[in-house]
Amino acid sequence: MSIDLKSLRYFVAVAEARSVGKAAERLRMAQPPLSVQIRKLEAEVGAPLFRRGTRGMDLTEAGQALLVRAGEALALAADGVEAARAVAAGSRGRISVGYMFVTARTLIGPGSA
Amino acid sequence: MSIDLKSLRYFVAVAEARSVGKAAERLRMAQPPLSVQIRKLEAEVGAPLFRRGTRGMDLTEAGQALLVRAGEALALAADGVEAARAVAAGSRGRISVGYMFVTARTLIGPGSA
DNA sequence: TAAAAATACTCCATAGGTATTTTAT
DNA sequence: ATAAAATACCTATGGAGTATTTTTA
Repeated sequence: MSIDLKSLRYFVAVAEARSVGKAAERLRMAQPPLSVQIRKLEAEVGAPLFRRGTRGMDLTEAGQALLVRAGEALALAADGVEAARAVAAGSRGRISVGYMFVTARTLIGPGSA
Repeated sequence: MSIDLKSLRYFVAVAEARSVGKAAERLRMAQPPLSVQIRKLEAEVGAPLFRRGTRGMDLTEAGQALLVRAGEALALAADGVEAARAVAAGSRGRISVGYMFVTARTLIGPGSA
């Protein structure tokens, strides 16, 4: 199957925690299933996203490339839901600002080259 | 649970086909499970995304708002994976162009206000 | 009444949990 | 030797299928 946002959330959590165990805690889940999902994502991408060591997980170049886009995709999905809610509630203006912020991150965010 | 890209793919398919049945065909799946997933998405958002009629499905305003961001999120996720692959393969330049294109759609795309 | 979507079930794939082993410093 | 990730195994949630009913134009 194709990629899904849950995988990306897991990936971002591990990248930020630099550790599967710590990320699992944050995500309120056990370490092994998280490890499995990260492995599956790497298999899907076809390249290692982390380097493993006794002190945790270290993003590879490929992982860094994915991290930027993963954050954007997550933000857009969340923003989409919020925009739909806002439109349904009848207030449209406030949402445009949120969306502009996402766009700004796309343009000036880290590693966006 | 939070939203995932599969839901968004289903949503975009139904929005484009203006019909659950037609979208199900395109997605190579049966009509009922797709109908269920769309219902779940609407429950998650908290508002109807479509208006139902005998001639199919019609996007509501809220649905239109979501559609734009859903497309962007899907594009970014796909781009992220491709970028990671490209970086792993050692060719980084070509991907920047693809990412710029996504950004352009964010800025000038339909309904982005 | 004739399209299409929604419901009711059944089944299976897979995500997640626990126990344990492997790896790397 | 030790801390962290990976593997093995089991369970259960929920996604997808078939048959059928409900809706609405």
